Amino acid sequence: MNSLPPPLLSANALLAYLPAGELQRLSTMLQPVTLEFKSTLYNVGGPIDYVYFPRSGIISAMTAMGDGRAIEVATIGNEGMSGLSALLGGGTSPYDVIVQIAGSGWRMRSDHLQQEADRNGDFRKIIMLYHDAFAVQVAYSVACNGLHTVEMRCSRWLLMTQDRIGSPELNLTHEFLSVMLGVRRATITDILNPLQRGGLLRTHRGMIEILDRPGLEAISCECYEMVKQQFGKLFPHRAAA
Amino acid sequence: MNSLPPPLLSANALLAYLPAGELQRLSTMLQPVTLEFKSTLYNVGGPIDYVYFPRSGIISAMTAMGDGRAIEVATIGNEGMSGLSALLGGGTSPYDVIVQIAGSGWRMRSDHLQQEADRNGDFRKIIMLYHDAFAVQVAYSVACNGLHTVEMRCSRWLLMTQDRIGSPELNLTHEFLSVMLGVRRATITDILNPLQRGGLLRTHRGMIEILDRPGLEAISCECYEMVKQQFGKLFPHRAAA
DNA sequence: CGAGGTCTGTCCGTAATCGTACCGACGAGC
DNA sequence: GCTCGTCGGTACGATTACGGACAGACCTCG
Repeated sequence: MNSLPPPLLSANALLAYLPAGELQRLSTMLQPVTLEFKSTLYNVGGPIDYVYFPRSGIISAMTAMGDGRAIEVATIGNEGMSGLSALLGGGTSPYDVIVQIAGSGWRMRSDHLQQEADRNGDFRKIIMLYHDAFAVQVAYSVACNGLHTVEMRCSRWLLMTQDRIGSPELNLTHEFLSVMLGVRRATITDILNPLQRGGLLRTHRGMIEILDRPGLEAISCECYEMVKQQFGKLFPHRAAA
Repeated sequence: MNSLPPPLLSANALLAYLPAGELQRLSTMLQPVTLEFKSTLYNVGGPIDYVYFPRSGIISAMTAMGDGRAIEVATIGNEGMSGLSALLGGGTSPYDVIVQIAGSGWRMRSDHLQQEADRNGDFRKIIMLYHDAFAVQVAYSVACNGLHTVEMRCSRWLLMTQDRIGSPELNLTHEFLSVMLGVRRATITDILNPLQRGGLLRTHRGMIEILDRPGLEAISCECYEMVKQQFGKLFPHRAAA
């Protein structure tokens, strides 16, 4: 009754995938953390001291331009982890990585991650599989930004976010969404209002509630479904384990 | 006089970075290949049997959408390699990878790559560093597609390509460029003509000659310079080695 | 030399998005 | 209950890029 934390580790999909023994060993290296809104986990080119396995909330990889504009490159929720480059790269982050929706999770020192991965067990394997799914996600971000309308991208972002948050109520402002999508704040308003009139959403000050997921899916581009499928493939025999 | 191939391996920047001894050992596993225009190296989700180290020519990672449209995610020339996921991922490609400009290079079986990387020498290290530079490149593709005009992106693409090709004459059609950038063919014409009138370019049927690099750099976005710098950082002490 | 395919230039109307700006609405805190 | 900072709705012209279509230029090959 007192040892609740270890079982809860399964709230992160990557950790949940691990066999009990491996998870048990890892649990001593996983330190619970709260993910505070707007806190920076890594800067571009900066070191990755810890990797993060979210339980709730959302972490975004962002790329910032010289003129102050920025745009989201990828989203990380409880389906994944941040800081892949600590293991698979040179140990510095290729992105700015920021908490976009507050939550909690676990962190692990990068050197411990290395150690564990060097055992060449399931942990390394799952991280490498996640790497590919992450790469696919980023690839679709490229394509989506290049080929799709803001309305499609916005719908996709809301759906993705709801998947990770759980709740249909997303606490975020138009301003915030506009930064994620790299567009004007007013464009978000222009896009959300028709959706709201159509009954797909309800919005309040600082809040967007998703009412009709299938409707949003119809508006969003295939990128949503493709990326989702990709993460689904990560755990083919999870039920069997 | 007969053993020219091994020294020439240095025509690929990653291989060139390796100490002579390591390169010597690798050379037996590196098989010269020609990169034929439009040949497919990997399909999305497909296996990575070989990784490729180009000497000349250009390989593109592409993402294709269901409606037949596609867009370039990243470019690989003699500064890098294709097939990172063979080592750092699950062994399947997150992208379609296609030869966009014919050339030549070397390929290596993925299992040999694994073997060599498992020695934990410079080879693994340089590949992991390249991984981060590649990730940065992709991140800028996301940002560039989301935030910049086609004119900027087109200029950037031409500069990047010239860097990898060497020659100022690029053999490519408007149609081809339009696919890379994910825009209409006519948009390319609309963009190239003013540049040509401004003396930055000269174009022929199927050919674009770059006349004024600084001029193009001024038009292109910061993404060009940022990604270039990133690759420059890969080899900080190359001269010293 | 001629034919057919490919490549490029151009045009028109339209849709998407931007830049900028202003104002009202909301809500937390005094 | 008022104030002030934040947030959202709206408007306008300007710009970018699209979709679709057509014709001329160029090349290759027979």
